Amino acid sequence: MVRAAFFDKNGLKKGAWSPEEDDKLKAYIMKYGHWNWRELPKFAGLSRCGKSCRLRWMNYLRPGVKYGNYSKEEGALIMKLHKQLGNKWSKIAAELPGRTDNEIKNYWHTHLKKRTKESQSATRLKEKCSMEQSSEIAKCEVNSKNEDLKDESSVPNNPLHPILESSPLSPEPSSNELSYLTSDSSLVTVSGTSSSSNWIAGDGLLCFETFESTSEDFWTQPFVADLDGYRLPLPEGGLGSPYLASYDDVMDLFYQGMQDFRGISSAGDILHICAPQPIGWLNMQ
DNA sequence: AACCAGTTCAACCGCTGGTCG
DNA sequence: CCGACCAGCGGTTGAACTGGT
Repeated sequence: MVRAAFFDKNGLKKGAWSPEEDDKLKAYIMKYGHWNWRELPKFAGLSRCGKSCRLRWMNYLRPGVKYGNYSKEEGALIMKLHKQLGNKWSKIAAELPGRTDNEIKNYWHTHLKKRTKESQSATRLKEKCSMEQSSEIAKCEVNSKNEDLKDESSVPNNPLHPILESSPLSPEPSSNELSYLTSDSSLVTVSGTSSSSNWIAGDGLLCFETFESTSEDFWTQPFVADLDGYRLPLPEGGLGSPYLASYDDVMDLFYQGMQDFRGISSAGDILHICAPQPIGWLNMQ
């Protein structure tokens, strides 16, 4: 699922990264760090622009990056943070160790956006239905459904309206039982007291209240400590040490450090510690 | 089996904000 | 203060994949 590699008019390679390019970039950064993204590809022996290298490193090659397999907790956290912060993907990513802004953004657009829309529709239905408690529920469903269709394209994507797609915190209806249509047109009946908040959306996605109440420790547990200030027990001579004979050695050291210090968020920072600028060091290959 | 439409996600592009001379 | 440079961010693109007909 990647763009085919090609060379642009400046002779820079674009598109999919080959394993060889990955290795070169990884090896270079593990050894010298990313002292200057613009200059880095020259020294690393890559025909790529600095931006491309940075992106590749940050999103895929950086140690500790997690791929796919989002847990329910992560999904819920992304939704919660998106609700609070809007499209501040980097800020959201900062709360999810190992996840990158790009991946979270993709995940949001492909998985969560849909769900929050459904959740929002359901919430609006709940609100509307609760206002017309005694009126026929079926009538309410049809009207709301039509309204959703109208509204769909006009939801403001604006930080001032950060809660575009989800409003699970809206007031609870006073009735004990409520039926509504989910986006897949299935009728869902929700029961609960007016003080409870344990209703569940039709597709099985837990609303935040539910998650919060059942997994409070998850929300309150502090995330990863910032890496600043933490130093791995580097051997004398830093990562350029003769004791670290190969890239694998560096990786082993890194992962050992990861075990010693759980929750590292930015391996690149570590590697910055002893990364010399390769002045006069031009021949990588 | 072939085609088509929808989905996914890696990568690109343009803009913004910070830093430095 | 101003302009140049750079890193980072967020929106968009497009090719591969997937599922339906």
